[in-house]
Amino acid sequence: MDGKRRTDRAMRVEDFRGEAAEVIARHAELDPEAVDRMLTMPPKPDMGDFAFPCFTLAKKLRKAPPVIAKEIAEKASADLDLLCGAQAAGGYVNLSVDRTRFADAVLREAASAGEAYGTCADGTGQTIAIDYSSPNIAKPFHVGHLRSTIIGGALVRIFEALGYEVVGINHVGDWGTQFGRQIVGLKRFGKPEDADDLMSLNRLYVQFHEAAESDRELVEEAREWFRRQEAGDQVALALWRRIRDTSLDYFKRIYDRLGVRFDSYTGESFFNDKMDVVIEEVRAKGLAEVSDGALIIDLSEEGIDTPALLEKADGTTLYLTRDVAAARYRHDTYGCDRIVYVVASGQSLHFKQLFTVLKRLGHPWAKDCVHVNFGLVQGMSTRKGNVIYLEELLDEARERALAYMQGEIEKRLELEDEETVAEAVGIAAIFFADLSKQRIKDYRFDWDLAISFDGDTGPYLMSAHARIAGILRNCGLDPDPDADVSPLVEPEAHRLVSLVARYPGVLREAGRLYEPSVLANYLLELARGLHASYTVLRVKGEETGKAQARLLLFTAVKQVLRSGLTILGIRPLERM
RNA sequence: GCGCCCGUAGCUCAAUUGGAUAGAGCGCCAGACUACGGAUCUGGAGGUUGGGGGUUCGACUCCCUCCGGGCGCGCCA
Repeated sequence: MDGKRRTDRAMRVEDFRGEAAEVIARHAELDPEAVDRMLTMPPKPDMGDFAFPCFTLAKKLRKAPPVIAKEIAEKASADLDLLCGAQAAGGYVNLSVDRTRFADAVLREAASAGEAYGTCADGTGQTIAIDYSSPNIAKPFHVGHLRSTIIGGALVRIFEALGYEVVGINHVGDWGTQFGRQIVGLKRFGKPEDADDLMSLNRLYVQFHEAAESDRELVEEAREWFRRQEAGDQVALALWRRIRDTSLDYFKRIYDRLGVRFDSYTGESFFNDKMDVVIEEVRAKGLAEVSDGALIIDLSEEGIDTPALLEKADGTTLYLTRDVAAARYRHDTYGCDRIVYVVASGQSLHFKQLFTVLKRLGHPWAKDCVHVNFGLVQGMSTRKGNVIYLEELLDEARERALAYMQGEIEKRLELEDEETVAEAVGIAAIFFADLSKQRIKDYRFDWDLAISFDGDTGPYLMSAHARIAGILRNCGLDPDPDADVSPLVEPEAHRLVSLVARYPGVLREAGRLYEPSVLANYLLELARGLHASYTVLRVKGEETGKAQARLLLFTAVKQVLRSGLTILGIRPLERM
């Protein structure tokens, strides 16, 4: 066996799986790539690191799967290098890695990549535009917009980690009759300087709606203001611009608090002068027909019963028209290979129509438009009432985090800034409650479940990170990046090494499925693996070789937690 | 009425996309510490995966059907 040992070069983590696939392929007479696709993981770690199911071979070989597994396992056993065992178990061949060499490869790779561990270059040269958050301004930022912001922000960072150029777009709703209402509210009930303060604007907006209940004239007046806006009236536009700026400033402060950034705020108003082209083109290509006075495209051939409505009977355009213009603009401006829309499931039909219309218009990139949909959130209310605004929600999260920290935690740590920690914990609670579930599902938000430091929560993950930080800080050793890993013999250590090794694949999977929960659930597993091991794998007081090996492992775990939490939008603190 | 989506432990969610005995957390019960952060860990109880058919060596996963829930269905966005 010595002749084919790969000690002449550094082993890479993929080499272990590669060898598993090759060995099986050789003895099962299959293509290594096909075998690689079939490899899974055994249900329990002590059964091995890779599993090959023999069931599909049964028909071909006319033998029972357990017999085949036994034959392959026997032949493979004599033919291993990086792997150190092949056992048949039922219809499976289970393969185990040489744990020392595996730990060496994994931890060496994590150490040399540092903060970049887990990232890859899959997306090099490709651009993805992600449309997310996209609230209606001149209305308060309702929690309904929160989910898009949280999921979209996570997807931006996931795709950046995968090497893509990402353009974050906030398609703000900054045009529409709500501005007319806002202007009337301001004119009738407010002072001119109220236009510069969002709280005043909110108050006036509510006041408008209350008054409009009994006075229909107000509604007509609002329509008139919006008509003037659309007609290019300078007075109306100046008011609109002022209200818009006030709102956008406020939104940007909230985004700052949430840690999300946008590359573009080109919203609805931006496309006002870009929709005539769309209508003309649709007409010129003979795609459209007039129905009840409106311009529609029949999509029944594509199995969509509801036609796409592009122009109302009164000649004005619609949501869909604007999205067609926006998609073309984005494609032309950013040269993006993909446009991702992070919008609630309720708009599935709209996006089906949009993508089909783009296809009909002859855009080959229509097939690369994706609606990343998500379900409803229930129960996200504050103590003050049902209709909550995002800022109130964040404040309440911070208060609850602070109360939890002061009430439940017996051993207090000296923190320079408790408020900062509470703010980070509150946001972690809200973000993680959202990101740990498959996005398509509706879910019920529960303060007590989310804010707790025990269980599957954001704060729990933060505490795992802070705990490792504590170990590294207090162990009294300078980490040695070249430490020998052979003392890492415990099953707990191997479990952690395997988890660290999985991280790059987890990011890829999260990106492939547009599913941050893949990452969130993996991080929980990692944190649990850490907590289950840290009494066994002590660093302080151990002899140097063992201590350094464990330190190397913990450093890698900390890096992964840090990276993963940051991608989810949670701040990994050193102390909390 | 039609279309799309969701039903997994008391509760909140997983299950490597068709693989092994369906796993975690919360809650409940029983244990473990002078602790590199107990904000923890180790056990236990708890399941006809909404019901019924089908496909397959194998189904929580795919197909059909029924039940329950959510969302949507041309001049809002």
